[in-house]
Amino acid sequence: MPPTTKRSARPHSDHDHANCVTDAIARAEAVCAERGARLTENRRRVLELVWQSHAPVGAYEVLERLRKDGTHAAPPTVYRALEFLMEQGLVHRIESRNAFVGCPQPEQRHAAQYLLCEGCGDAVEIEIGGLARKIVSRAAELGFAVAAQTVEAHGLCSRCQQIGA
Amino acid sequence: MPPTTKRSARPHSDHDHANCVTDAIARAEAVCAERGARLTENRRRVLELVWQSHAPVGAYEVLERLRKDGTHAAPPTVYRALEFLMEQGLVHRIESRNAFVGCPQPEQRHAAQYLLCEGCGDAVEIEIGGLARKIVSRAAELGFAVAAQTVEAHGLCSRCQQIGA
DNA sequence: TTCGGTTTTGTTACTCTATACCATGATGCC
DNA sequence: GGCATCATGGTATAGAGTAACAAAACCGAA
Repeated sequence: MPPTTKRSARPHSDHDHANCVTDAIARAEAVCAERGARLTENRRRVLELVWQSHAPVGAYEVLERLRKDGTHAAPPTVYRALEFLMEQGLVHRIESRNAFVGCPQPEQRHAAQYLLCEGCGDAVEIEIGGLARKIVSRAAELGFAVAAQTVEAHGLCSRCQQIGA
Repeated sequence: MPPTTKRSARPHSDHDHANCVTDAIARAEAVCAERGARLTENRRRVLELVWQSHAPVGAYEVLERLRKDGTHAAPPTVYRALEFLMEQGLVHRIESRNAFVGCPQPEQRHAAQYLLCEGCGDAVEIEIGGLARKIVSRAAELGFAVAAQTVEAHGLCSRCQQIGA
C-alpha cells in the first residue's frame, strides 16, 4: 500500500450529500433500464452504501452496513453486487486501497483517474485530457495492447492542506 | 481486481535472466552503500527472490521461496524486508495485483508507470514523458498536492498477442 | 400456466494478503 | 562496557477475496 493512509479519517461535510446519493441511484436506474441490466434490491442497496461517502469503502465495510439493515449477508453477496456494479460502470475499484467508490458519470464508459486524499480519505474522479490516450499510444509503440488502466494520485486535497495535515 | 489475470501464466524466456538478477543486486548494494542503508542478508535475499522473474510476486510467494531455502520465516519477515526495499526504491508495489516487482532504475527516485501483461504476467516499467508531471499539474489546478502516483496499464504484450491469447 | 432454462442469491468454508504486538538479538556510537 | 537504535523472530489476528454447491427468483415460450 502506498503512503500510510487512514480511511475516511476526517471527512469534510460541506455539501448536501443526500443529493449525491439520490442522484447516483436515479442515474443507475436509468442506465440499467436502458441496458436491460437488472438493478436488484441487493445491488441497489450496495450501490447506496458505497455512495454513503466520497471515500472509497472496503467490501467488508459494505458488508457491515448491510448487516445493520438486518439482512443476513455474507461476503459473496457483497462481492457479487460489486462485480455487477463495476461491470455496469456504476462503481470503480480503487486499486491502491482495495476499495470501491461510486462513479459520478456512469452513462458512458471511460478510463478515469483518481485523486486520493490521505487526509479526509476522499476520492475525486477526474479526467485529465489526453492522458488515457497517451498511455494507450505509448504502450502501442512498445507493442503492448492496453485493455484497462489504473491511474491514482495520492496526496492532500486543498482543504486538508489548509487544515494542516 | 481489474480484468481477470492469471499470474505468471506463461512467462517468456528469451533473455539471460541471471544477468537481470546479478545486476539488480549489484546496483542495490551500490545504492545502499551510498545511502548508508543496510542491505542485510534477509533483505538481499528477498530482493533476489522478487527478481526471480519480471512478473510481480506476492509476498507469500516470496515467503514460500524463502522457506525452501530452509529459513524459517514468517510473514512479517517478508513484509519488513519489502518495506525496506520499497523505501529504497529497489522494488515497487503493483497495486492492482497486490504484488511486488524489482525496479530496474533504483538510483533515482521516479514516478514509474507499468505495463502489466495478462498473458505472461510480466510487468514492464516505463516512463511516459511528461505524464507524471501532467498528473501533478492537473491536480495542482484543483488544489490537490500529489505525493505519489500509481499508473498501471493492463493488457497484452506483443508476444502474448502473437501467441494469440 | 406451467415448464425449463437462465440469472440471482444463500451458505459454508477456505485462501490469500497484511499488520499488531511483544520479545529477542545485532550494531554502532561515545 | 553501556546504551540507544535498528533488525529479526514469532504468535496471533485482521482484512480481502473466492470456490463450490444449493436454493430461489425470474422470464420467455409452449
